[in-house]
Amino acid sequence: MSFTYEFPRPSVTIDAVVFGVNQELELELLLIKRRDDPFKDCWALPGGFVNVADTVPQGESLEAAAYRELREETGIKVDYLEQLYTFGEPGRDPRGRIISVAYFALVRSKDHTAIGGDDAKEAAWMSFKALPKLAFDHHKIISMALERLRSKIRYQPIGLNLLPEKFTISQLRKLYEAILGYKINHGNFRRQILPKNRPNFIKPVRTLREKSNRTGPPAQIYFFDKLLYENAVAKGFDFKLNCRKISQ
Amino acid sequence: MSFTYEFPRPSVTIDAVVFGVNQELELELLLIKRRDDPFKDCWALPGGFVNVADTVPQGESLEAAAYRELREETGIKVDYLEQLYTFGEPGRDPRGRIISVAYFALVRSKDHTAIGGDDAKEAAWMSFKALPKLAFDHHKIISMALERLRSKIRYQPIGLNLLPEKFTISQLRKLYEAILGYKINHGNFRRQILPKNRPNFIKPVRTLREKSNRTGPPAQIYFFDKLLYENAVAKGFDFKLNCRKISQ
DNA sequence: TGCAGTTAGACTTATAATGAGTCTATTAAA
DNA sequence: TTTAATAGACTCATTATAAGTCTAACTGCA
Repeated sequence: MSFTYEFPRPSVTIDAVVFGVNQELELELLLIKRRDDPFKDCWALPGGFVNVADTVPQGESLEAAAYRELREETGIKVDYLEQLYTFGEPGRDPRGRIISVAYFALVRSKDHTAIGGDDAKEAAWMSFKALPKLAFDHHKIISMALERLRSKIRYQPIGLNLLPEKFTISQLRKLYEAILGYKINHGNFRRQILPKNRPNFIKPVRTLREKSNRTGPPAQIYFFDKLLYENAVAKGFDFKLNCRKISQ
Repeated sequence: MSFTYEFPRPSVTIDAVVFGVNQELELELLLIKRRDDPFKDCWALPGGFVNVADTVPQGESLEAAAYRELREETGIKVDYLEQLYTFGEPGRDPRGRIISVAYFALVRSKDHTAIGGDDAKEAAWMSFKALPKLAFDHHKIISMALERLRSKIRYQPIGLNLLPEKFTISQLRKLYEAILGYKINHGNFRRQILPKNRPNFIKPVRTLREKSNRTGPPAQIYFFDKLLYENAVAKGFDFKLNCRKISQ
């Protein structure tokens, strides 16, 4: 079967930048090892071609393609993918003119086991601090995704979906530090995340304290009351977290 | 001539959302009237197909296509186009599966005369407050562009490129009000835009005051020292403007 | 000419937000 | 028992912000 057009057309692919947070609250990235050329055996972002057609229903949406490719190549299903940017420079793919729409997501890595499949010989969570060389322009895509992630955590409580259901403020802070890449003053962080003048959607678990396996007192355990947060947002509340790099 | 592929491919287009500011400091939008079906004679965003090829040099970049289409359909050349979002829902174009990468820009409308050409029967600056019905999903694209513009003017001094070279603080404020869609306390705006503790890249024109054709005292005239601003940015300065809606 | 209305620019005042710490109690490890 | 680490409650100084007042300078109108 073949498809003929009056004018040349590009292929359109998606790439998925899926950040993970492991149980040590370190940042990871979901990668696959390519089964085929080009860049055979090279690590790359999961992704692939968008299914399209010129007749109704015209194939799948870009977003649907992103979810599908992610599932096929890594076995992972995420709740939410956000469009990041579209990369379409001539020459970015040796196979021909390929335009790629990048999506990104953020999950707990332990909840999502990476299993290679389809065009992926392997799939794995890799430490963000020690990424291998990647195929195509994927390093560029990732650096743009990280930038976006860093700006997003300042005005959306996405960090809260990445911790275990019950967590301490120190854990939350460590997560922020891992994503932002710098240390935060712990008192100021606590003040911003647990303001005293308004109802807070980060609620203490009454009776529980941390099962302490480190120095220091046992910490209060909290949970994220998502419903309360969404109600507040509906009423015009907007989350903001302003913690800059510690100076010293 | 025809082009045959093993798998179906989408067409890729660009759309340009070009905001303009007129001499009354009102927001405008650059639109074209379509020469051909679908949506013949309907107003739409300027845009069109990206030229591609599978052999090197693989055609033009997405950005280049945006500049080219804008020039062909409206005669307008802009300095800077920023990628906004990629719209690829099946069904968004009756001609087939068409994926469109939207770009946006911001210019002084009087410096850019709109002249219809190519696929555009007409091209014109339209008041943003009274937009006509538009083709395809262009209303959706525009509302996303406006949202982006509103968030951008808070941390980038883009407003300053939109005024005449020499301007008063009131004019600058009126521009901000036009884009944000609400009134700003004039004293607070002045304090934020002309801070007293640091060198300022908005500099008074020593001898000049406004040639007053309205009530009130003649206002000091300023100019935007772009070089000084860029130096400050290079040294880590970041512009911020926090003026919320007046309460009263 | 004189008054009314408008506005730039300089202030003020109260409140809130932020950076950078201190201090204490509580724990694990040495 | 001592030492080092850390949660949590504070403090303090500084800066940022919202909202307004006051005055002088102008235009337009009577």
